[in-house]
Amino acid sequence: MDTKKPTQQKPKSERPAAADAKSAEPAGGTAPETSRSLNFIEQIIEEDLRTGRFEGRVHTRFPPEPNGYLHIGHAKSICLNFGLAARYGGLCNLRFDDTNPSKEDIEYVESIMDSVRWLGFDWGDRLYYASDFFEQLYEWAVQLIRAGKAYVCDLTADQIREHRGTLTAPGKNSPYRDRPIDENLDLFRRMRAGEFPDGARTLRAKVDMASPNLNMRDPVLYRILHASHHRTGDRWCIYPMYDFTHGQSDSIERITHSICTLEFENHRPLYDWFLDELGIYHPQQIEFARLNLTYTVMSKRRLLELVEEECVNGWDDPRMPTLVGLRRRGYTPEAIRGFCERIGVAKFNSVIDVAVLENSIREDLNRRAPRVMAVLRPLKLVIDNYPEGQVEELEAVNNPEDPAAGTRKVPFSRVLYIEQDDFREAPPKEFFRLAPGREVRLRYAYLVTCTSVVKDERTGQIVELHCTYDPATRGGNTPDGRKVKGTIHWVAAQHALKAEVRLYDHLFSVPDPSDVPAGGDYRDFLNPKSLEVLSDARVEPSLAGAAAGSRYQFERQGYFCVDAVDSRPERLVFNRTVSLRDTWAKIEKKQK
RNA sequence: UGGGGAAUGGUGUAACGGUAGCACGACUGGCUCUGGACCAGUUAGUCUAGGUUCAAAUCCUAGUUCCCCAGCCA
Repeated sequence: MDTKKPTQQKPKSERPAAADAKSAEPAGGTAPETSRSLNFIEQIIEEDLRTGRFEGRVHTRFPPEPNGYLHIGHAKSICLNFGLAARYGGLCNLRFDDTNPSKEDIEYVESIMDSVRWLGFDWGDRLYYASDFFEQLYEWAVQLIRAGKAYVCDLTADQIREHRGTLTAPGKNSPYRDRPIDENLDLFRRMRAGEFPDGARTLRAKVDMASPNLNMRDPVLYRILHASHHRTGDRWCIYPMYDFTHGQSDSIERITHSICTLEFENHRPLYDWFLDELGIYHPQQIEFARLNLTYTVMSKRRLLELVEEECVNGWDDPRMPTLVGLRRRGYTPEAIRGFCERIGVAKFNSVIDVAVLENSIREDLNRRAPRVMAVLRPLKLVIDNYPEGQVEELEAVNNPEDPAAGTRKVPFSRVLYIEQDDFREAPPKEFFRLAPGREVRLRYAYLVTCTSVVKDERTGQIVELHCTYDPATRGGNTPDGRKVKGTIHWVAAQHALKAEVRLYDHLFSVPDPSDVPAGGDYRDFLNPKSLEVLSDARVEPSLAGAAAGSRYQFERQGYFCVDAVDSRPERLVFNRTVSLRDTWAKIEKKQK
């Protein structure tokens, strides 16, 4: 792989895995106390439990191919499979479906395991690789040959396609279809022995070239591929197809409910055919609709393209829907699990509004993120009647949602920075922040009134504000009961830390980037403003030494986390995970 | 025009013959030292047409629309 690797990060704020899979797990592991209604998969499982099918076991698995990084769509599958196992006191395996050495890489298996663990799930000692089953699969292929149910075919790929027929027309039998069993056995052995070049022959199942289900038209079982495999090295030069591997792997692992996405529905009859012809244990496959999200793309192919073409900065770019990307962005495993719970599961192809994801992380972080003050676009404010050189330590609440989080001291002095957006020389209707002659509250500090505005003579840009403060309002209180509409955040110029802040927005500027007009490309919809870097931000001094990955609410702005890759003690870098709901922005938009 | 699936407010998802509910969004209002959070409320839905039934999102029939399948990918 020549793609950029995401940095392995281990923010210590992360809980150890599985600890809180509790949300989905009734300790006993028997029937769940169910207040919530059942999704269609749970209904099937409960029916199986009732009828004693599978001896009352529930055993699922998450079976990724290690050919890319996991994304939020995989999270849906992971939460489903591990969640079901937890809910019904069963087990869930992790299995790599690694049957195509040309696309797979150890880099991917490592990141996949890391992401599953990060999400909070534990496969115990049940880590499997389809490649561990290669020998058994080979024997099963031989068994089919002996039973006259498989044959070695010398047709080229093109010829096989021609023989396959079309959606409406039946296929034609391969001229090699009736090759004697002994000859098949010999040829297949020699395929394995490496006597033939790539593509020279295949092993095919003998099913039915006239089947309306194209998967049943003598599908290829084995292809010759002189490629070295990330796990089996050069031991094999023939590799089983996914279709000949997946169902039998589930069978070997004694999976009860084999949950996969909708496009495999057409393959189920083939898997059933293999299992029945081989006479081996038969799991139940259940298909569900994969996740789609607005304003992003979700296919591994496209994500790989974005990385390789450097449309983003690697798999863990905070704009990516990958788990490593979301993690670096500041998303918590809890929020992602909550999201997966909330979107449900069905067989209907749907698109979830990304606002649901954003709501999930806000909900989680609102509960737990400490609040701090940070000024993203600083505007100098001088309090003319405040004693020069004086510094006061004012008390600020760490988290109004969590009294146990306590309070901290924030330094205040004569020269401050406030947000440029919090001042308007000509305030529009309903703007109740600072403006000439107006009074606002500086959060946890004092009420100030704007007395004058200093502008750059050449550009006319506002460079400084002058105010007077009311000493009686220390702490932000109004002893006279006076009401102030606006409260704004600030940092003391002398004490503030300089920081870089990265504001992220949707990667694409349209809800469905896959919906491209003829001749267009989804990349045409990349949002040019998906990343805005603010290099002159100021944050309150309590943030000195903030740990990589730690998350905060910058009051009135959003949730931010310390970037795990680029942040340094002497120069903090923050990623905006998600903004706060911005009612004022909505009002302002409406006014236009 | 073969086969396999699926259709419930703007978006998701429940209801399993008996009051169409929940979440997100949108919109009101309340509260607030975050225009955050929170609280209260409003909006808005059973693909169509027939049929069965006291009663249909649910059962039956016929349509319509959408998705998947012609890799030696998974």
